[in-house]
Amino acid sequence: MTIKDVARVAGVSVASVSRALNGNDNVTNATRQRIVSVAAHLRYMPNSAARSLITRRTHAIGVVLPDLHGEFFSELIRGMDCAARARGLHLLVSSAHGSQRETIEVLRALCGRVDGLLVMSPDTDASFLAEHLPLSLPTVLMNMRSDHRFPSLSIDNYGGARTMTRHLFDCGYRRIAFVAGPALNFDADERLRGYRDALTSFGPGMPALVMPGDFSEDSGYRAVSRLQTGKRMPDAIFAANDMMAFGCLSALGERGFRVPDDIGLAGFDDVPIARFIAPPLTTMRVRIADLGEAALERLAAQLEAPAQPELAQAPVSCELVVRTSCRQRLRLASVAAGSLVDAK
Amino acid sequence: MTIKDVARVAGVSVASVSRALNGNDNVTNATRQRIVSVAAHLRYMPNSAARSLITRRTHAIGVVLPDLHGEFFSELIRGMDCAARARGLHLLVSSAHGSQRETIEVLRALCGRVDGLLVMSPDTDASFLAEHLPLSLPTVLMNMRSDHRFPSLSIDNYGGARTMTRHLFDCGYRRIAFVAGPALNFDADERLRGYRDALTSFGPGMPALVMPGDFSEDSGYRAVSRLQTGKRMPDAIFAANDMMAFGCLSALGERGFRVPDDIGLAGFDDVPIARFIAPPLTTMRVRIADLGEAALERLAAQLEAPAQPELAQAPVSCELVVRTSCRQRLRLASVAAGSLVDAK
DNA sequence: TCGCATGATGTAAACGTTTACATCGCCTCC
DNA sequence: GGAGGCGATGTAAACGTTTACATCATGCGA
Repeated sequence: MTIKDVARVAGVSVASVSRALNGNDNVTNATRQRIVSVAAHLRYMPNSAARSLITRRTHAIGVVLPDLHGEFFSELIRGMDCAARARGLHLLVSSAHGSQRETIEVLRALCGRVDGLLVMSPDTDASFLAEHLPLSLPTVLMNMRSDHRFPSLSIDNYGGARTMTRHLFDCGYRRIAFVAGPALNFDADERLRGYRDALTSFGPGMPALVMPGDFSEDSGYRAVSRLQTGKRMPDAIFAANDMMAFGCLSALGERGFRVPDDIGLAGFDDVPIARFIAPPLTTMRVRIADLGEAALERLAAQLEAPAQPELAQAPVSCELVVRTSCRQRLRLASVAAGSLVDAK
Repeated sequence: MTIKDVARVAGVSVASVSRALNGNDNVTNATRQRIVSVAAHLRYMPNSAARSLITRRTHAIGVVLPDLHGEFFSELIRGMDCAARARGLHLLVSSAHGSQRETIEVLRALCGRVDGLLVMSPDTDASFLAEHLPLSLPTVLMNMRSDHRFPSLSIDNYGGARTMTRHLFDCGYRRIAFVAGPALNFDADERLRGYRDALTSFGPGMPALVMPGDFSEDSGYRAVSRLQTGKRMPDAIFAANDMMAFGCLSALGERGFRVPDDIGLAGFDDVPIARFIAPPLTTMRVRIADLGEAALERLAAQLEAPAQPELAQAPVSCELVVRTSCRQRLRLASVAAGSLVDAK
């Protein structure tokens, strides 16, 4: 079962077996074939611990994610898995349920067994990672505040929110409310920033109506209540994610507002449900699998060539998905503003 | 960075460091404290490859799943991850995109680096696994045809389908069609078997109307077309999964059938969308996270005590989720037939 | 006071690879 | 024909742990 057994049966030294099986060095073709066939016959599998010990490579990538719910993470892991397999890497997946203590624990446990780390923890600052990680361990951050220590990849939350706000503007809405995500959450912050900037750029004088929210359906519901207590309702609501948009929709329905006739509604993420609700939700589609793939590729590149060129990577772009929860856009000339995908 | 450095700085031998840090043997309290503090100060992390090499334990579990899509796999991994962390185990996740060649490749790659394997590959027979796996590697199957070689855990597809069919019967439906899943798929087979058996048990004389399908939305749509060419439409359709039920719903709507007034509709899985469609879908909720957790615990038990008591485990039960895509049940006495969950 | 048990600590072998270096035989070129 | 080089193969060290065994000090009973 070990390399020695193969060597003995094949009548060669362990070094030759190692060379033959790794295809690295020069071994006579005859010898190689004999060794390969003996190994196959014996069902020999190299012990990866021994190999890692000497080569200092595990060919494993640690993946640290926040709580694993919904389709989002399937997609992320799928993207990573594809890219990983293509490079002969393996994924060591762990979730950190929010708490910092647990995150540290996960990080420590992963530390010794992986060649690199892919970390997503949108509620956490990156600097605290640096303290609990050997700096020698290549790490790529996903959807986290960029940091001078680690390369970072993100969804283009900013650009997406900007595009969506522009789209609402182009549809003729002039009083666009924004339901924000949780404070200190990177994705949420970026989306809010995109909304604000778009307002400044495209609709000078338009008021910024920002309602607090926390990405939950319920908080979307409450945002509408709060909006209604104001003196004047907006003519469109842009929720920082789809779940909150669903909450808004319920609340609007209960209060007798028709979407999109009385008020426009848009979300962010394009969760699968978005196209099934009535009316189907206009939203930003996020290519999660692409993010996972890109992050893994960035990490793999760093593993092969430890030079660290640019820390901030180009964000993974979103696509505007126009459905019927907003009015038709008025001026078709503005289609060029964002990439457009037909609603299925 | 190695145990030797710790030993040198602490002024003891490597053996003492090992003992102190593992808490195993007897070390003076003073010595232990000195070692622990030195290790912390040096940020020492034991090299897990070296440790695995000698202890012959990797503390990693290989997880082989079919193509990773949708919420299903997030849930499965979540369940496993929780159970794994509780036991100090790690998850090495790989997907096998259907093809057997690829599955073998994944299996071989995982082989040397894990203590055990969790395999889900509902389209494959288990016997082919046995050929490509060292039989010494503890393996637990999920949702696969049980096999005398490996323990196996499943969703209670059979019981769930039986309960659903019974429910439809209790609602007064007497001509219940079943849209089947892909041939040779274990889940699909079991659901079909449950449907058939329920018909025999509860509604003797009721015709079994089985339409082919493949778990895709589209195949559900086609099933309705095909049903309509028959001489008489059923009064209820039970689709073997929710996606096909959605397809049925579209087709029925286009053809002017009202659900549930003209025809009842039920699905299986309770995917998140199920409660958002109109009308909300009556379906069987499947506790995927529980399946993952149970499978991991079964495997962990086997790792700790290599004796293999029972191969077939109790299936993970489903819950009937009654929404409005079926008529109200006629006889309330039959509520006891299955566990009931209120539709949210 | 000596022998012995006991408990803390050190020593070194073992785990299964990879790989630098040594060796050996063969071919070629002078 | 011999020297030198080269290519195939073998030898052994190294990777960083764990752990069986040896050693050593200490305290206790005779």
